[in-house]
Amino acid sequence: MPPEAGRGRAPNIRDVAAIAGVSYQTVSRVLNGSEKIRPETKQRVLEAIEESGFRPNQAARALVTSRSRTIGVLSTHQYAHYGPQTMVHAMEVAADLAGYRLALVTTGSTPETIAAALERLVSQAVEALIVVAPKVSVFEAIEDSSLDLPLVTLDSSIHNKRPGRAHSFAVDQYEGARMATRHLIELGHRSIIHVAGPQDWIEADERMQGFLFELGEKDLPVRAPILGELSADFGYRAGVELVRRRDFSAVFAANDQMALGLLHAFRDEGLSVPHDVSVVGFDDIPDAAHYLPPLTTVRQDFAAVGRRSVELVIGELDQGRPGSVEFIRPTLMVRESTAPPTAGWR
Amino acid sequence: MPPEAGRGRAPNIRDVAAIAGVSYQTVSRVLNGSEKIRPETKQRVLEAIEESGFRPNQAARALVTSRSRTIGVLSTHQYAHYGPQTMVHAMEVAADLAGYRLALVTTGSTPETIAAALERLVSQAVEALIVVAPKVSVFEAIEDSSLDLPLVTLDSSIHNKRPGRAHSFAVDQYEGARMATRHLIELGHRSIIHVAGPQDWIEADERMQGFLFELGEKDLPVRAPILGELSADFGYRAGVELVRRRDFSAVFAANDQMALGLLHAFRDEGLSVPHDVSVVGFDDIPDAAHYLPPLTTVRQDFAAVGRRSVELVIGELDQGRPGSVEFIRPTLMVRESTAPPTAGWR
DNA sequence: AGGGTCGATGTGTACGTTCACACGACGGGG
DNA sequence: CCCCGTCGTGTGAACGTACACATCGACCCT
Repeated sequence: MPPEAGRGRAPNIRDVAAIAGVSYQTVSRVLNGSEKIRPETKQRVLEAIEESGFRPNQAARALVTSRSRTIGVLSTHQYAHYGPQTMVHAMEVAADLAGYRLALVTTGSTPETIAAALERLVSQAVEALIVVAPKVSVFEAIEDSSLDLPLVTLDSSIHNKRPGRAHSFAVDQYEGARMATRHLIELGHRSIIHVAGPQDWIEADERMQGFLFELGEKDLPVRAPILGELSADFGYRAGVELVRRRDFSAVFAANDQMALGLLHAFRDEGLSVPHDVSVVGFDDIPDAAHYLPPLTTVRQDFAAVGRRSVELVIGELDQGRPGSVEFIRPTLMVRESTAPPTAGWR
Repeated sequence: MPPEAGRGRAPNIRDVAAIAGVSYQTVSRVLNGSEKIRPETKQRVLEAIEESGFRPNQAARALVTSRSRTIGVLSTHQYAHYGPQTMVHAMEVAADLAGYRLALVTTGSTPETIAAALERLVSQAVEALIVVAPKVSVFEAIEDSSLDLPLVTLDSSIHNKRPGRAHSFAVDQYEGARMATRHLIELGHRSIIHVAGPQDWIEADERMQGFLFELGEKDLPVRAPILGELSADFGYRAGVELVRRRDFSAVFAANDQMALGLLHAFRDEGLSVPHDVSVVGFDDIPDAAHYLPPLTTVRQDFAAVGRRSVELVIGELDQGRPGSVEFIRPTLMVRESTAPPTAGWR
């Protein structure tokens, strides 16, 4: 016997009030956890809610409070799915805990699609915006749109500028890249190539900056990074190209997928990893431990980023305080794709 | 000069009407594309909308129409991220085109988390529900919750029952599994093992059924499938275990990640793929082409599933007709992880 | 005993939109 | 020439909730 078997219309606050024998305002107070209410009255109302199968109407609530309790999440549609999905899941859980909802919108990279995505978000009246895997083009679009919302971008930008009141928060990509590079240097590598992600992607740029800094610090020769997509396909093409040059003993890839492509290319070209070449990735997606050879990579805690980004946003929304912004340290996962360089390769 | 520089309050339909010199109802008509309206009036209203920076208030609209124009998407949080994410992206685009929004909710596998996820969905007043990567436990929870919505589950179930009015739609997993199995048989394999996904996951079960059917049809010996998670980690453990038995010449894994783990295990145990063992996966995630060796697998068009699932739902919502339900055929991608069996292995 | 305070509950109104209906003008048919 | 249908537009409600304020009783203090 489903309780909702009343009429065609869903029960509202007044129906509940009638059952409990109170006014609708009292019901409203119970719903919003008001202090000034007698325990027994509250109990009676709660029973009436239960009995009627009442659910607060979000639309009416949003209308009268002019608050949607919705956080917009703008995610760029990319090859790397693990990170974003993990973050979004964590966000959703955290948001729900605080009584918020998520409006997830994915976008391409062109200004038009970004603008369209932004438009979709505003039309849903989001109260804040979290940008996952942000690109500079996204920032530009946001600035153009002149929308004024609490904004958190999930990147660890130190070197990139962003719209005024935006916070950025993430795993420290710069530091992660330095850890990866340092690891290779400590193994004895002197000629290290970076296969980088698209430079309009802020995280990718951070990784490259970290790589370059560490090289500079150790006075090692800097070769121009190869720029491309964060995909295994591109990693493969880059790897084939690299083998022709033979002027390196290690490669630091901007993510694990690229590293996978490199492993593939190196095997195809008859090179052994890590004997002939060392390879380091970034992200530590669950598959990376099973690449051949298992990949040395930089682990980032995506779930923590997702969770805390929502806390940041809600802190600003509910208490006006932005909350503390402290980048999360990544961890280097040393596996079997890195080893000291051998002679014959410089 | 942003047009919204009016007051603290956002412009509403009446403000627009005042500017255009018409009544608010006329504005409403323009917004909803009514026929009975003079072109020049319409033009005037449109200019007023532009000038004021007016945006329709969704909450008010939802309140009065009692339609949220929101489609709930229930996704189980899994290891395999590529498929769901690709589908969700396609859904979002398709939904937007039809003027709908998505409410994405991810859930674990326990009855409690599923119930909680369902609760989140109802509280958002979704008009329909699409279940991504459904498990039987999800169906049970849906039935228990006695919610009455257009329901589409993204699986190709032939052998599983589901709640009354649900439609299911997907790539044909059964057929895909048969294709994979047939491929191995045609190569000459007689002893094939299936490393299956969790059986409460309907897609995984479909794959197993297809595998078993094909074996039965060819009168080949059936070994008990290994059941586990759809992860590389589990694939690895299963692979190590399998090598001890040595009673097979080919393995059909329930997804690509599992296949990756198998490749890893086989290499660790000194077996060569495909020389000693053939391996087939399922999904054709972008990385699969770069496994070592590149993986023979079954490709499914996730984006098409996402797109058409939304069309199905909206068809039912807008026109009352469910739309046609026809499974999408998968494609076998033959790469380098499969070859005829060699002697020494039965 | 009376006034003031506070705690608990009720009444009016507003939020922004759509729906049902009313209204005036215009044209055609008898 | 009048009536009536139709086209274009306007007026009054209603959706379900929260906020501001009003009310009412009880209790305390003097």
